[in-house]
Amino acid sequence: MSPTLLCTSVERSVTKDAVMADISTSEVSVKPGEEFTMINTSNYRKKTTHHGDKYTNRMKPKTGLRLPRQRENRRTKANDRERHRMHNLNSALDVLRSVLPALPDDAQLTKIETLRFAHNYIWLLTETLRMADTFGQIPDHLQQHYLPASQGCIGSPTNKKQNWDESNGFYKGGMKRFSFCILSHNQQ
DNA sequence: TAGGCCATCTGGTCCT
DNA sequence: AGGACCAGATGGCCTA
Repeated sequence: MSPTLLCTSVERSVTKDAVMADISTSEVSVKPGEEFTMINTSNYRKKTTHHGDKYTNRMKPKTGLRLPRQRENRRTKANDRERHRMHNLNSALDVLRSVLPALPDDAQLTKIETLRFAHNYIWLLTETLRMADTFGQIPDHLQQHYLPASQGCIGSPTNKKQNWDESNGFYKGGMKRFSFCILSHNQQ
């Protein structure tokens, strides 16, 4: 496990209340046909905000053939369940995003980025606890990787992509409101 | 305009 | 039998 320097936020916008709210809304149910409302819409990509009925009935059967009525009903119900399932999955991802270090208001981690970032963030917290346990405090050699808030804040949603290390799931550079660095371990 | 990301549909498989 | 889960296909939106 060889630490490498990464970046994320310590200036987290997640308050204790927000965390509790996330816990209380972790079970989000969306009924089939019901308009889906994202949790934390401020954190959600703008392009998804107009997903009202954008995709509704967009997909046509691959063949022009009409399915038998009973099969069609089964398919419709299965589609509703699948939609509902995916909405719940997205809700869970939103909850996860909300407890991760904050991003610029108009940016949002993709699904894969969210999972990788969460992985590294958990690793950082674990490592921090371990260090504190071992040394009684976070050692200097670790603290030196924590940038002051005034540094490394060059980012924008555009920069976010440029700074993102796809293979490891971390930020290589600073971003707005991103004010400290995460140590990442090699995942292989 | 190409590529990335996403929502949705669909059929297959597994489980209850 | 029906629901959950999964992966492939499809097409729309957005950005570089």
